[in-house]
Amino acid sequence: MGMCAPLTAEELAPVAEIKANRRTLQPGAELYCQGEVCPNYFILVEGWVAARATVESGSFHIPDFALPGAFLGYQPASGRAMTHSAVCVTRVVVCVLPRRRLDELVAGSAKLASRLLHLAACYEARVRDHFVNVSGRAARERVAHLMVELFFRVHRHLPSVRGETACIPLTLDQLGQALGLTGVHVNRTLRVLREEGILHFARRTLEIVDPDALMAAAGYPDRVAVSAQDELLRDFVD
Amino acid sequence: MGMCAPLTAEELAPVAEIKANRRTLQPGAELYCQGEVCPNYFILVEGWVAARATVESGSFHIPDFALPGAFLGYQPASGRAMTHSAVCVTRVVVCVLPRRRLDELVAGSAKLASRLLHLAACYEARVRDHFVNVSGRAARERVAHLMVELFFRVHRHLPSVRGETACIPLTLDQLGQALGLTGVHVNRTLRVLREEGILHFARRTLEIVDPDALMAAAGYPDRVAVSAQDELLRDFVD
DNA sequence: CGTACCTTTGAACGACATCAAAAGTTGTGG
DNA sequence: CCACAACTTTTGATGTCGTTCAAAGGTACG
Repeated sequence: MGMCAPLTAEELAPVAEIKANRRTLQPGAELYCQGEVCPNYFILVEGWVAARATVESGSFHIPDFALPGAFLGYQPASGRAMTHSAVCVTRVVVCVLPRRRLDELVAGSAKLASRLLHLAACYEARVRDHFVNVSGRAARERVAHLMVELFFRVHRHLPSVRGETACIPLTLDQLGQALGLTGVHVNRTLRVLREEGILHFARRTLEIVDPDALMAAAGYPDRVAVSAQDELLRDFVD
Repeated sequence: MGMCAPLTAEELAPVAEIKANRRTLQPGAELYCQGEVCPNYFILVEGWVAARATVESGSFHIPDFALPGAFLGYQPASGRAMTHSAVCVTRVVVCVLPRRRLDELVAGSAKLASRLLHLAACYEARVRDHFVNVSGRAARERVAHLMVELFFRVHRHLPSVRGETACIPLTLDQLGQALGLTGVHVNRTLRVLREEGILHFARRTLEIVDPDALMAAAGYPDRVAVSAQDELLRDFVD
């Protein structure tokens, strides 16, 4: 999956060796917790995880979601407190990798280090994209943009057919925390998009009603922008 | 500097070898341009650079600034269009590294790859911090938070003495684009902070008037939060 | 000394937040 | 299979923070 996909069996062997057992967690559980040191990395095998930061005022914020295949827990310096929590959105299965041992492997393997470097670059690009989305677009465009991204990450292609659906197991509050909006306002905005005949989001299922209008609303005004985005979004898949 | 600091002379030799000549640019010039492929990486030697994303509505957004020492231009896949521009804020001197050749070096050197991985993780943490700041704090706190970060990146320590100054060569519009505010509102907010006796920003110079109040306004409510932040901000230095 | 850019301030507007309450949904145990 | 509790969604009314538009002062640089 994700992190391991492009590695050969030979390169993977040492990683497989240090891998501790799998772990299953319930929705709301935390893989690691903001402010605490975490001795492990994780590879997400099943379910969705939210990176959640708590601001001193008490409000939450979600800079990114992780889908199966994602590598979780990398930090600039080991032994330092995590700057955000990793919260399970659904039931989750992860594969646990002791930090010290993986760090050692990475330090000794250009292949492994390059792979992680690529992943880190992808995650940074994704966070930047979210940031620009939240900071530069109005609510309607913002919601549409995130929906397109999540659809892509679920299906690995852009919405193009009327009636396609994607399971997006997030509450309105979680969407709001990712979008810099309140859950209430996300709801109102989704209603607008529904009344415009663009999409339908209910019971954690996104239904695409008018793919072209959705892409336009998401900030991909023409075919050129759409195909450029298709290429770029490939890096956003976990 | 930055990227090269922790590498030994031996590790640096091949990098020094592929390094093309230095380049000097004027304020407003672009190292690379959103939507275009860039065949080079850059190490910033002198001056400030802004990463600038243009949204389809035409507005700008600055997810991050780069100070001397920064490594610029890394992308998930080479040969792909850049997702943002790198715009010179001041007069700038960079050292140019041909992408292909550095990629080759990185693929063959665990040391070099690990170093870039660490840098990528630092930049991602910084972008996340900016994101949370913009998305989770009100204008006053937001402005204070950025001022503390920039002060730290200039001086490598937190503001602690009344009257300390830092040169921050940004216009109100540029600050606004980094903060998700208009330049006009940044101005009003800085006035509030000035009238509260917290800081004074004029002619691109930040003067700290009340360090404790500033740290509190920036979202570091107590000594514990402050010292934790001091540690964390070390990763934000270029 | 003039021109271009940046900062500062005011007035009016609008997008989104907040507060509150009702209706729907999901899961659990009897 | 129903009843209940906890959570989520939906909608309305009201408020506010930040934007927009506009114009007047500063500042820097050729």
